[in-house]
Amino acid sequence: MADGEPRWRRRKTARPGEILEAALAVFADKGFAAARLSDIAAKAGVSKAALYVYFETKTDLFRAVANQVAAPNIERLRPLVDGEPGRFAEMMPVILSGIAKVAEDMPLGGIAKMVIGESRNFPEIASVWREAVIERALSMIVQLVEQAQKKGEVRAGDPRLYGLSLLGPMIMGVLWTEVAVPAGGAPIDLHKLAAQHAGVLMDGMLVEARR
Amino acid sequence: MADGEPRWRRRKTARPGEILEAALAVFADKGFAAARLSDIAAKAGVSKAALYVYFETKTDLFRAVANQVAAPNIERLRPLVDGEPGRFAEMMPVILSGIAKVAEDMPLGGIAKMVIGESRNFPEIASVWREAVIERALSMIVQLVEQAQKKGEVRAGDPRLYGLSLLGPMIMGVLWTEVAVPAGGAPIDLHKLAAQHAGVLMDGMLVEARR
DNA sequence: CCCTTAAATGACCCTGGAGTCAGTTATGGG
DNA sequence: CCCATAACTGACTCCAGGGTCATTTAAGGG
Repeated sequence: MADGEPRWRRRKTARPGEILEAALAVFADKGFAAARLSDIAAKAGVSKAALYVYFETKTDLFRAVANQVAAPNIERLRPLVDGEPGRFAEMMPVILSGIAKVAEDMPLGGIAKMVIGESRNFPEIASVWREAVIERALSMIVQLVEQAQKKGEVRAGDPRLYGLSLLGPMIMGVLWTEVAVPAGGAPIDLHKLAAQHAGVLMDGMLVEARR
Repeated sequence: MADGEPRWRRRKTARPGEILEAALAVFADKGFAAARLSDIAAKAGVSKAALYVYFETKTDLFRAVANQVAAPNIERLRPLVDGEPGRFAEMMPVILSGIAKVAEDMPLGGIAKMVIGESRNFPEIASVWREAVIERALSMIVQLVEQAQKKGEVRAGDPRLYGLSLLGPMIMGVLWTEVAVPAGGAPIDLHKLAAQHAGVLMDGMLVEARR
């Protein structure tokens, strides 16, 4: 047969990344159990057996995906709080719209869905994500709030709960986009949400200040 | 053999409910694909084959669970907004702590996890939940906000996004309890969250009002 | 008090999909 | 240039678990 192209290439270094990328897409879409290794292989442009050159089992592959995607996620958040902190009221909108930005060019929703959905079946992964991403992001916020409280900018109150007040709507926005929109829900603009929510956090929803 | 007790009883009316209850527990725990029909049967105190007396397939059973649990959920929310609405500032804390209450005696977290995790594999269920629960709850809030805006109590802004600002932290609290706490996270008190978040929504986080 | 009905079961079938392996062929180092 | 290595494949095994069915037996109606 005229072999214009070889049947396949040996690409020891590029392969794992491609497989991980494909696996992330499929796992985020279907969840662990419903994901088929053959789908992942196909999407990575490789045979199913090739997956086993780089990963021991399906479980291993899932772990690798969840872990490798955790690292850059947290790094994306750091610049938002680094540098000498200015006034809290000025940082909040930046942080919130920063989250909206991250969600734009990263399948945050799919990842969240995956981690949430499989948290019971893979407790270790839930742990890693809690420690490596959520807890760290939350503690950044907490730290910021505490500083601001010391400087007398922010009112008294549990900083951790303030953290939830801050992050909750953004996370809900991401989940909404992932879950509700494909099910026929009206899309929402994460940036608008970030902007308006920042306003709420600073001044509340009421027209007349009550204090 | 000495038959002190019959090997089983015929309980046409009680069975379906028991099966649904068991199925809810297992599905909420494991997700659809990872749930074993034999586990559900065991938990319901029945043989696997008996499930097929009442439900056609595993998928049918899942659908039945998701649908049947949707109805009471929404009904729990209605009283919170019914009755002539008072001042918005007084209703918010009631609504938020009402949500905390619902989460207490209903496995809201597990259900949310289940619906979120399987949203892609069962688009119809995601639709049902969006329409029957989320959208309705959200529209109650939206309606409340709009009324309050008309009365001049609440500032201008997209009522839908205000809804996310309201609900987001509570949902995140529920998910935190479901996902992060079993993974070693510090538990949070949903009622305290509700109370403090209500404060944020009304007066903002800042010490000095800025307007 | 049966006797008919159908609720419930245990033992089975069978497919989809995870995992294996002997063989094929790209490719870099000698 | 070519050979040893190992990346890669296709065709396989194997079993967990969804689904079926002949049979058993609880129990309500005549």
